[in-house]
Amino acid sequence: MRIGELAKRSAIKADTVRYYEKVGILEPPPRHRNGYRDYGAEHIERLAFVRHCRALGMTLEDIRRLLGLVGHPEKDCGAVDRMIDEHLTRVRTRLSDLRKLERQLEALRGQCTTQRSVDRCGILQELAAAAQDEGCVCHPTDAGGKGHPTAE
Amino acid sequence: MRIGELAKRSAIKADTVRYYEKVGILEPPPRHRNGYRDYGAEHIERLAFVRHCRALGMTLEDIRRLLGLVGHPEKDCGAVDRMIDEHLTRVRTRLSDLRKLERQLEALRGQCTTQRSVDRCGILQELAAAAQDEGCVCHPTDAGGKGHPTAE
DNA sequence: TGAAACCCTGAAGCCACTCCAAGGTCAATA
DNA sequence: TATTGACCTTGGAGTGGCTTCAGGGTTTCA
Repeated sequence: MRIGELAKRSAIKADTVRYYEKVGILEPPPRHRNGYRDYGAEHIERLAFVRHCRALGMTLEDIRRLLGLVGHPEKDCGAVDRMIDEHLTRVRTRLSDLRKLERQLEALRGQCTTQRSVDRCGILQELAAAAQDEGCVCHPTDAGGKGHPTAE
Repeated sequence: MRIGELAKRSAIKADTVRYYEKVGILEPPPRHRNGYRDYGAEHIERLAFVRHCRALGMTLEDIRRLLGLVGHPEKDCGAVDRMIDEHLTRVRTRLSDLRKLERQLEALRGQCTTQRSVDRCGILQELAAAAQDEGCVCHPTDAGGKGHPTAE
């Protein structure tokens, strides 16, 4: 099967498939005489695995390690467990950061409910207040946060 | 004040300050005779504003727009409200995605509680099952999700 | 005088793609 | 047969928000 077909069946874009090959996530397939890549069922399986792990938010590095383990069935799976645990921890940290963020944005949004001119906009005033007052509603003390959370 | 001092006072790295200048977030300051940047209090204020907005998860593009509005106090602040609203929506979407993810990872983690060999690891089995079964615990139907969520 | 600490610029690296240009290949149609 | 259009190839650039680096200049202190 050619790359377009594979892309359709695996729901992964052809560009991304080529990218996965380049970075060592997917084995290079054999080629047709004309140079076109020729994929088989095993590539669909592998891509499903990768897609699945990506959907779980794992990095390609995580996935590379998992794929390495899959190739060595005699090893013990402690590393897999640890990876999932670490990942879960990251997800939970991110969740709590985002929840904080949501509350701060709600508070900020509450500052301005009616249409006003910019110089009397509660939101902008609140945002500008950060310049004078580091302890404002949207900018709690840095203690406890290792950096600036970002939304995406 | 030179860039190092500004960095200390604003809690934004010198590299990042130069980057902000390059991408038009921070006005280029005057220079000393030796070429060193010479910042004043207004730059600290501006950076506090930026830092604050970044902490709220806004993109630099959002911040550029906000800064543009700050310069035109006579305009109405509807655009500000909308920006915050949109941002809040994004944060909430991300939160719900992450909560789903957390549950899926917990389910996955539950598949393997004792040390086993890789070929009997419940987690890897579950992950590999995705190849056969798109409806598995960690890989719900695509309906409702616009793409692959990622953890960070 | 010399070392350390600071500053400058431009470019490359990070992640996980995504898109593009410029060209090759192939099947179907006029 | 010529051409259209869909597909494929490669390498390279772009995304965001920085961070790091190389290779140099300047200042400050001992």
